[in-house]
Amino acid sequence: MSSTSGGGAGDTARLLWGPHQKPTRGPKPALSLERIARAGIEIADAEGLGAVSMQRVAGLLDYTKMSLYRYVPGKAELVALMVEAAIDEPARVTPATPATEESPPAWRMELHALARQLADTFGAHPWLPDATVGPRVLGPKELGWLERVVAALDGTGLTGPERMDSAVLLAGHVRSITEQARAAGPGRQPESELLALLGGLVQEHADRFPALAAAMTAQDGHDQALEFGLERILDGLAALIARRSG
Amino acid sequence: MSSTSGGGAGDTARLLWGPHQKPTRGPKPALSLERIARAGIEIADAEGLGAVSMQRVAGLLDYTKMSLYRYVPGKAELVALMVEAAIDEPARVTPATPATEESPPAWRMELHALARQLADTFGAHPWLPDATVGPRVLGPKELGWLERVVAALDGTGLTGPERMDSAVLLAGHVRSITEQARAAGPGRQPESELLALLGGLVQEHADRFPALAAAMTAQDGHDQALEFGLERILDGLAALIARRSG
DNA sequence: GAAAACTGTGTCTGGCGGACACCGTTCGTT
DNA sequence: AACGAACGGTGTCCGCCAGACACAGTTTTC
Repeated sequence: MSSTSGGGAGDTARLLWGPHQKPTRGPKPALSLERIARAGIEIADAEGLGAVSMQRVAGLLDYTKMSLYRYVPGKAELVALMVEAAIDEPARVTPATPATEESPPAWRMELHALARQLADTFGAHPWLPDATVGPRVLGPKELGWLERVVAALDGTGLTGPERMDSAVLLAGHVRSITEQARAAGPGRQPESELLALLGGLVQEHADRFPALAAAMTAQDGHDQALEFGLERILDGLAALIARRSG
Repeated sequence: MSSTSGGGAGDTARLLWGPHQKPTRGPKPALSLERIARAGIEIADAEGLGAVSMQRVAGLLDYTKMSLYRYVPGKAELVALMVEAAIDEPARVTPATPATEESPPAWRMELHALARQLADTFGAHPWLPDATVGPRVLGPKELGWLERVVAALDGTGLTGPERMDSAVLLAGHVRSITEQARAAGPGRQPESELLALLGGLVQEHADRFPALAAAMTAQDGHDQALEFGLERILDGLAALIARRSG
């Protein structure tokens, strides 16, 4: 949305998906995509994505700004690398749990675990929501998460597009919730203060928002938005699956 | 995430919620918050949020950049005003439709309509997802949408927090979907190209993403992600409501 | 009339992403 | 062994950005 030059989607894809063939001539590169991405993540974790600039990243590595451009076409690609590096490879969860009559079906447990895992990742890197706005090229690890969700829905009777949509639904919810619940950033008020401010506004204009005012009085730090939405989504999927198979 | 000064959440709240008491002395202001916000929206609609700068907005109004600071403490507040101005006041939908045995219950029809309306708004202003990242102060119109959702869930047996969580779940889904589906921006490849690129990557690494590869072959432009997720969420809510009342 | 309050402007600073020319290093080739 | 091409790192430059600050002009109130 900003740069007129730099790299397009193709460049980003090449960077994220390798194969990184190394030239033989010339001096050995002192840096690496891995180190650069890690430096960026370190800054973003500490001060938010807004604090990540070529200068800062280069400075953290004790190099000059322009040297980074030997590795990365532009800032957008650097952020893409950071995102990919910040997402841990999803570990296999509950490989073969026999579904008794009491425990939920396997697909549900798997999806639940995958959603929690994604939420953990987003929680560990609060800038991830900022960095993943808009349509963009997904990296191998991001696609790996998607793969596991789609695979978990194998044998449920859902069509291919439906499984994809389910994954998107799940990821969107996790993203949306962790984005709202992220801790206070640098120079930001903590979330509680914001919440109090909003609550005050609602009470002040209770005539315009009667339902909201009523709903917020009963609020005592439930903090269950992630689980609530997750269970609703899984219930909805279960309903569809039941309709399909029966 | 960027500015060290400017206005905090309190300033933003004051700007969004009035009361805008006007001083009597001095020259009449030539501009207004309304005009400034509209100018910003015009630029953002045409070229994306990244093209919105104080210079551009002021230039569009034939004023200098610094004059805007007489009205707005900083850019963050300007964006907040843009968001608030871009969200149309939700019109009352289906005020009293008697729920027959065939048509869904009133709350479901209302939530469905509210979600569609939100999706329309996001579709009309593709930069809204960018502008609404992170915890922030909601404006009256945003809160109005929330109010309608919570009000629609009156009498369903859901608790206050649960109704709030439902609204957040709904809004998050709409946001997530329209963000991915937004049309090509300036200098961006159209979405289809991105999709083709991703599809190519998946096929190329089909060994690592077997389920994805299988799911994507059956893909024939379904474009139903919004409706799919919406129905799943509503089904999930229906299940919870049924459990509560029965 | 005079002072106070307010609006709009010009100038300046620090930081940003990025283009480009340049240097020294290193290796494949002859 | 020598050379030239390829390559990594750097310094300098540009345009743009958000914002601070002092100042001039205008309007109201006392």
